[in-house]
Order: sequence, then structure tokens, then C-alpha cells
Amino acid sequence: MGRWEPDARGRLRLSAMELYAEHGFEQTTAAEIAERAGVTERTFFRHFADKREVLFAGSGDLQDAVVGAIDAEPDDAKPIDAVLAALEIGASLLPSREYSRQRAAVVAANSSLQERELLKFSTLADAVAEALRRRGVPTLTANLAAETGVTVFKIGFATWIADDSTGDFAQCIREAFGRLRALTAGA
Amino acid sequence: MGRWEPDARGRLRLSAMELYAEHGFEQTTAAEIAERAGVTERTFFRHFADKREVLFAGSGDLQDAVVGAIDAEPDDAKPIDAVLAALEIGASLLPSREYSRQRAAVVAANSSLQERELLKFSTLADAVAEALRRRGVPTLTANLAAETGVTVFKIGFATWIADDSTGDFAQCIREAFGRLRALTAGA
DNA sequence: GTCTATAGGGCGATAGAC
DNA sequence: GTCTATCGCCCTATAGAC
Repeated sequence: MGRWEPDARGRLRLSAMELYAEHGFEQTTAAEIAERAGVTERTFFRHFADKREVLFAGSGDLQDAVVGAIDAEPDDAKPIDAVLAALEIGASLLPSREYSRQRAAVVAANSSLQERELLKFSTLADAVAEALRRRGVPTLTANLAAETGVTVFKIGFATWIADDSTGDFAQCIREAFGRLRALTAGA
Repeated sequence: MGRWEPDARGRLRLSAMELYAEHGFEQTTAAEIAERAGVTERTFFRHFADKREVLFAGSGDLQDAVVGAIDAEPDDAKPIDAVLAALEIGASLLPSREYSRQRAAVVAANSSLQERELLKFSTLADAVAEALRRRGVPTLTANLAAETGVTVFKIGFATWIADDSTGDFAQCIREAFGRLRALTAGA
């Protein structure tokens, strides 16, 4: 056995989620999270840039998967179709619906967590737009397709975790896009 | 003349924008902003909830104007058209292109300012969606139309302040929506 | 207006893995 | 020897409490 218990990072993530859910984000101090995880406060900040980031540790993997999926799309795929197919693949990486609901409730209860979540989605959209540009899509079209895809993803996610939802995430995404298409169609 | 110089709030906004542009957001302390404006640090936090908020003081007016414009649209206007018309009216309230460029550069240089800006746009989208629901638009459609409208607004704004831009803001918004419509049209 | 808890960064020391 | 994770102590600014 080493000098320390392994996976300090995983313990910190778990402890943070528990405490944020139990007492709220603002009422939880970094020292409390660290204590529950069996490390010092300073170690917490070495793993996570700030108190919020501990809830977003998986977002990089999601982004990599989505960008990789766009790169793997056939050359003749239309931009919006490539984006939506890639986001459906990314959607399959999310944790269970029950966990997603719990996490969403924690985020919804605190505006600084909402800010961080919005930044993550914005960063995802930027990465998607860049992947589209690599495929030769013009910048303006790439930005619009990326932002629109992320909007559909977000609204599909909200539908998926809603109390009365029955379908899976991919279905929710497709339904949202169908409605968006109807909404923007010319007169 | 009163006991204090008038418009402490306006002086704080100006001082903050100058210092953020000169030295960067993180390198500027609330005490420095207050000093330049001729008030105490405590007064700064009485006017603005945090260091970021001083750059977003006009966002409430924009939101009120947009929501009011939606309420004033004819009953038979299609949701997306009502949203875009309202956002064009909101766009007319923005400061000059030169000032907008400078402010955008300050925000782009700091991720916590980007987070706050994204939250303001998200709040705007929520208010737009609520205004649509008051008109009888179903929730899912209202959310999609609101998010899509704000996306078009954001991308139109980016186009408007770009170095090579020539058109006015309203034109940029209409161009962005035209491209979005083409992008999402069925095969 | 004063006081204070907390966030979060800097830096060197330490103990293991390789 | 190098590399990496952790500790511990110091510091300042934020932002809320009183």
C-alpha cells in the first residue's frame, strides 16, 4: 500500500456531490470536502481549479467524444446532421438518468454553477464549430450549426430528465430537432 | 451641490471598464475601481453584487425592452418571427459599435466574465420563453424559439463587431437567421 | 464603516514510484 | 537520480455579516 489511499480525485468528486446535495453549494466549504475525502484543502485545489469545477470533471471526455464523432462522419454529411449524430454519441456517455437528475438539481439551485455549466456548453459549441471548419464548412455556418446543435442537446437533456419523460436521450434530441425545424421553416 | 458628487454608479461603471481594459479583470481590485470613482470599496459592493456585475448593468433594460416588444407583437405572429423582431428592437439599445468592441474584448479575455455573459443570455432566453408562453405557445416550442433567437442574436452580434463588418446590427441578425433556416431545412 | 470567513494562489518540503 | 502527488504554511482579495 502506498503512502496515500489511491484515487483522491474520485473521492473528492464523490464527497463534493454528496455535500452539495445535502447542504447546498454555498454552505459547503472546500475544507469540508477535503476532510470527507481524507485529504487537505490544498489538495482539493490542486485537482480542481475551483469549487465548481469538481462537478464538471467529465465534460472534457464528452467534448472529445463529440469532436471525434464529427471527424468520423462521412465527408458528404450535412453539417447539422453531423453535429446531431455526434451529440447523440456524446449523450450515450452521460451517467444514469437518476444521477443526472440529482446533479441537475444541485446545479439549478446555484447560479454560479449554472454559469459554469453554460461555459462548458459554450466551450463544447466552440469545439464543434472548429471540427466543422476542419471539414470545410464556412465559419458562420459552422458557428450556427454548432450552437444550434448544442441548443437541441440542452433542451433534449431537459426533456429527458423531466419527471414525465419516457423516451431515451437520443429520442429526446431527435424530437427537439424536429420541432426546431418546423419552427424555423419559411412561410 | 450635494454632499457627494452625483452618479457614483456611473463613475464606478466607467472606472471599472477603464481599469479592466488597461490592466485586465483579475489584476484590478474593487478597491482600485472605488478609488478612481472617488468612493469607498464598500460603496462599490452596494451598487454591484460582485466585480463582474459592473460590466452588465444595462442587461436588465435590454431584457425588459425585448419582453415588452414580444408582448406588443400581433397575436398571429409566428413565435420565431416575434422573437427576432423583438431582438432587433433590443439590439437598437446597445451602445456604439466601438464601445461594444472594447467591452467584448474585455469579456473575451476572462472566462469568469464569459460565464456571467452567458448567464445573462440564458436569463434573457428564459424571459423570452416565458413571454411566448403567455401568448399561448407550448413550452417546448417556446424554449426552442427563445434559445434559437438568442443564438441568432449572439452570432449576429459577433458578426456586427467583427473587423470586416459593414452592415448594421439588424442586418447581421437577419443574415444569421437566413443561414440558420437554410441549415435546418429538411433534405 | 468595521470585521471576518473563505476562495484560491505561491512556494518549498516530503515521501513514494520509476 | 527524476517525476509526481501530497502536505503545510503564508498570503491577498472577495464578499458577506454585523
